[in-house]
Amino acid sequence: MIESVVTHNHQPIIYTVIHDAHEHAHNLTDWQQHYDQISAGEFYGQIIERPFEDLQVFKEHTSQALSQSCLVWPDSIWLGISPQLQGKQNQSKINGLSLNSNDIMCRPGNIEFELTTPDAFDIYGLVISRDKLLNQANKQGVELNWQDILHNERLSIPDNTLSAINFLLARLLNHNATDSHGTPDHLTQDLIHMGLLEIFSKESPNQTVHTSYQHRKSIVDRARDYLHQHHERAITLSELCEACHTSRRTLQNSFESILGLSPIQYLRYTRLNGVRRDLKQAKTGETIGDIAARWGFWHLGQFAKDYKNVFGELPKETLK
Amino acid sequence: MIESVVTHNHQPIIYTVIHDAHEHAHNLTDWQQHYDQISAGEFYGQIIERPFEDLQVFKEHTSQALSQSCLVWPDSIWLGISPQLQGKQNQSKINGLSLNSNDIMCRPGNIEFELTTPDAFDIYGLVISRDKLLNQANKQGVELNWQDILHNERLSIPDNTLSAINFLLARLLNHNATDSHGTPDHLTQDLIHMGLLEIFSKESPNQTVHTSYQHRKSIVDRARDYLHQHHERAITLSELCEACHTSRRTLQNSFESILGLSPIQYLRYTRLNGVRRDLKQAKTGETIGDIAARWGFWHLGQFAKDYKNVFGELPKETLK
DNA sequence: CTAATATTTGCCATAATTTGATAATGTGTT
DNA sequence: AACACATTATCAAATTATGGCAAATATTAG
Repeated sequence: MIESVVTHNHQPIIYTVIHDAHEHAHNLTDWQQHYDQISAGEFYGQIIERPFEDLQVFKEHTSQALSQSCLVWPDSIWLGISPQLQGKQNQSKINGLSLNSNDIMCRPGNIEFELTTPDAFDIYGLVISRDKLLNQANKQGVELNWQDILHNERLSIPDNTLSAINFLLARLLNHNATDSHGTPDHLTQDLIHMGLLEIFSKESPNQTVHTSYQHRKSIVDRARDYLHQHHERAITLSELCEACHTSRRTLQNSFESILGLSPIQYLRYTRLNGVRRDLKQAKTGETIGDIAARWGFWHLGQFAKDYKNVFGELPKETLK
Repeated sequence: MIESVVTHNHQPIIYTVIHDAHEHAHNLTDWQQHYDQISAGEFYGQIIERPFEDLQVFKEHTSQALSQSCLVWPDSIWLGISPQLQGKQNQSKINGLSLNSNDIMCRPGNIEFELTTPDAFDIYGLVISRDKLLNQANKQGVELNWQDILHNERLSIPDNTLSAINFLLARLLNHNATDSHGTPDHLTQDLIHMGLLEIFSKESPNQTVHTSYQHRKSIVDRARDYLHQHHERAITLSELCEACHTSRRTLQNSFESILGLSPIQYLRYTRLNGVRRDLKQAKTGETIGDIAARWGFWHLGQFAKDYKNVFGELPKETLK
């Protein structure tokens, strides 16, 4: 991991690079995050972050598909803007809802939400305190629609607004774009505030929800609860169906539409990630076999093979 | 209200008759109940109850359809046996699940459950402490299937077992059946214990659950929450649909299959029952108009007409 | 109380979803 | 590497949800 803090005459830029999804999840200042890697290949993650007063701006790159659980600090609003949704639409989901190419994501602080992101994913993030945002809105005479913001995770933004915002953020956060670093902080902040207000005044909530969403979401939630409670045991699909009072086929449809994975894939990835977490902080004396068994892996040969396939290294290498 | 306690040389028999569903709900010793009357006509209710040590046996008659919310004391098991389900099957529901003619109802203590009962309904009730039941089962070498008992509200019982139990209970609880009153208590209790064990050894859970049940139940639950939170305001059907993220027709189907009432019927009955409750315990100075308005009734003429139609008396008569 | 208006319900055709059987594929085990 | 077993894909049939419309019912105004 390389971590460099470039200090100019103003706020620092924090730059982190990391090769593990779990560690990467902790590198965003003041966020509580939990990442599970759900595609095969060595992970590479990078964050460029600029903290201001009451305002956080960052760019995040993640090389592998992830299932993220995120929580921002209270009394704030987060916006997530992915510059390359066009190509990868329908692969990113927030709370199980697919994004259209012109959608940005929006969630208030202190409420957990889930993100499913594909491999080779880039996203800009903006977090601002609610009070600050309200102040700015008042000052500029912009009316904010809190109902939209609080109840819709996806906001559709017109093309030109979106590209303007993307340009602004790119200028601010590209590591090589030194030109922006000469700008005084207060001017940069003003620019961002204007951008935010522009977004909120042009936004219209994306309410395209399939009728099946509610039902499928509730099935997946129940299934995940159940799997979580029994993570040390081998759960069969039929058992899970009974626990969720549903049929195999519906369980599968639900998982695929909400998480983009089949139930068993989800189960396997969750467990492999669990093992990896435990391996990273294993006490001396704990064996790989112990830890693997805690997560329901009984056949170490097969396990090691799968583990290496996903994380690019063998369990014993993780254990150091 | 007539209440007579007939004392013999052993346990008393408690006999209550009442003309109001809400009061009736409180007359079962040690139960927490909340009844809403959901059919039109003057209410008449009757309970015959025999309390024993660790065991309660009763018969209940209710003249009007009811939506009941029930809670038995902790560490107990309740059985509900309706002798006339044959004719009225599909009209009685427990937690929104319809009963077949050979089903009895079963719920553990300390867990709230809901009953929908038709007009002119009779039911026998048996409550026994868990420990007592386990003791008896051990003593008789009967194995109890706790999973069935805890997770299934409906147990199917063979015809002959059912009639035997019905006969036993009728003998015990028919007001005129004086012959049983000569039997010493401990013998009666033994008979009941044997009956219970017979039931639990012959029982097979009724797991006929329509696939739509889960979904519809959750819609109805959400809808009721919403209605409960806004009981003082007039809620329109479309508003409720939005709140529940569902369509008009689906909301209606859900209510009809879970509660046996349309959403608006449910709403009206709930409110009329609410007013009646408040009227019964109104402070001096409160007017009918005040109380009615609290429950969303703005047109007193219409309200009085509906109220009389359901409860058989005008609001002012209830107010005393 | 009655008439005018609005809401709700029942019914229907259509669309969407769920289901279960079977075939194909993948996984764990020896 | 090969077997047995479990999972996933495919498809047609069954179930369920939806929305329009007309009839029934309820609300409001006079």
